[in-house]
Amino acid sequence: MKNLEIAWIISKIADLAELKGENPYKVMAYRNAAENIKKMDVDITELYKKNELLSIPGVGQNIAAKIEEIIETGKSKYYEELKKEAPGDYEKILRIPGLGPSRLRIILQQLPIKDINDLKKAAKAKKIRKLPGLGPKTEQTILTNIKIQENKENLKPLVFALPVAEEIVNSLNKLDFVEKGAIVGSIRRKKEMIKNINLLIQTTNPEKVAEIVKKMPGVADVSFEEDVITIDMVMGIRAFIHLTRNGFYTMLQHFTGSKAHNIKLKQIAQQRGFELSETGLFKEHAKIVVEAEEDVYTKLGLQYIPPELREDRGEIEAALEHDLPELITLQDIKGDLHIHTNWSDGVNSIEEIAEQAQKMGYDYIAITDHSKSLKIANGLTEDELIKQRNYIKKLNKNFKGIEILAGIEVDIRKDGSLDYSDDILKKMDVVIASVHSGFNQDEYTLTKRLIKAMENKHVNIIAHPTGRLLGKREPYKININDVFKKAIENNIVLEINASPDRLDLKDVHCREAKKMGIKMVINTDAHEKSNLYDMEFGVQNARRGWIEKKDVINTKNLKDLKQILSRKL
DNA sequence: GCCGTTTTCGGCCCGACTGTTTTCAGTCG
Repeated sequence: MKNLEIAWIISKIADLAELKGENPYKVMAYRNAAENIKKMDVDITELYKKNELLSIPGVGQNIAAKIEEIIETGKSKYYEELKKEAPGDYEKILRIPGLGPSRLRIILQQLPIKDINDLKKAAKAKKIRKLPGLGPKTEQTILTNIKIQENKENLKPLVFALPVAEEIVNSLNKLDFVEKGAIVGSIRRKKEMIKNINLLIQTTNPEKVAEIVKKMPGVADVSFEEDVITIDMVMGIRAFIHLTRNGFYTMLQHFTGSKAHNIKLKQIAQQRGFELSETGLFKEHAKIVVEAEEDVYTKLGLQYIPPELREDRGEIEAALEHDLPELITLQDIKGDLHIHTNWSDGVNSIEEIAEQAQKMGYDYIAITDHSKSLKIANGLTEDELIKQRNYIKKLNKNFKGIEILAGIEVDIRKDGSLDYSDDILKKMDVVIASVHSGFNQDEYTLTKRLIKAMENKHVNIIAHPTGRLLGKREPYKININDVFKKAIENNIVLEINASPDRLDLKDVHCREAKKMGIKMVINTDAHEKSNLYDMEFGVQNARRGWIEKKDVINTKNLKDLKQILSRKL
């Protein structure tokens, strides 16, 4: 049992306990424990063997006992009992915005609701509005949000699916009857939301692979047909393992997709007298030797197309012209300009963050805590901000090879004004402005609000410009084109927020912004030092948006970066 | 349910907004 799976069960217990109406602090305790387990870098089963489960922060006698049970039996009795009491698809029901645990409990107690469909029917029959504390507005919100959810099917964020996929493929790759294995499909293309995990395994013994898979941790159910193993994972995601005895690289190309990309590629192949299928590349019925995935493209006269671009968004046409972008890579990144510390709602001290950034080989970082009106995040008062700035100036003397910039993530208030005066802002090295309140203002108001903030001459960057949370919150309503125009006009940098929950700007927006000549920055918005590694997700997202090194300001050296941040218009 | 250790019990991020009420509970960030 791996940390992720244990954390997942603990967090499900939290959900179900909340639904049942347990003490909210108990719920919080389970959530907190799950979070801490998730981010541990030691294997939790090792801790268990050493009898050190209590050393995990947030884990006491009770939760430790649950973890023990999960490691020993793969299950938790408490979790199973809670599940029996809850409606079948409680997960979906819990995720409906506007419906928290308290109102949900009222609904479930008073109406015979077993799944989301029942809930929909009850809302449509105007039964919800009759319940105490609920009215027609809430009823309508429920219906609207169910509809939004239905459109998304069962998609999970990349960050959820990727580790599961990696775990399976890594363990299969260790077997001596497995020649090669790779992640394929939408995960390889780094799509932000994933439906299924797809893997490709070249093996001399498919039956034995299926046997091994059945015994893997975290596997709930397995079925095996000729050339594909279907796995239902405990964590509620399905994985397909495509099996082959040979022809790995054409298979790799084929199963990576996307479907639209492959259809067009086959057409190009045909036009050029080839035939391309997953079984191989042929010319006049003779099989062409393919020794790497690149060969599939180059033999057809195309430039190699990186997986992130394979969406039939013009990449094949560009590859025919040998005119693909030189996509940005993680190695191009020289620093991170959006980081929180324990001065506001972050976990680590400035020093701890700086040490981590040094380890990662960065040339610079910016500390950008929250501003005063964001009370929940312990936003900094003017005095605290200036104190922090002075502290950072001093601290820089202790850190060689890296410069710490004193920045701020200043709140854009509901009227578009900023949370600090210009006198304060002008003292900062980096000013990030962003929206954290009033998400349901109308499009006109929200757009105007952002634009007003962008007119402040001290603002460098707009963070997470659309405010979405993947699978949790829709982007707020803004006219993105107006925002783009203002960015050009006022020389404002737009953020590609690398947090795997956000990826904001999203891929297609990145590409539009690039076309308009807007400069971007890839930031992690880290709230603890391990989040600095999220940079990878931001780079992947940027690559899907055809972004190159030259489009991104935190690929610049410190001197050039400072020049950009000084905002000489 | 966890934590701390001047607390083994009493606190646990806190305020705005919304929709329900008719003075406030629930939800969200």
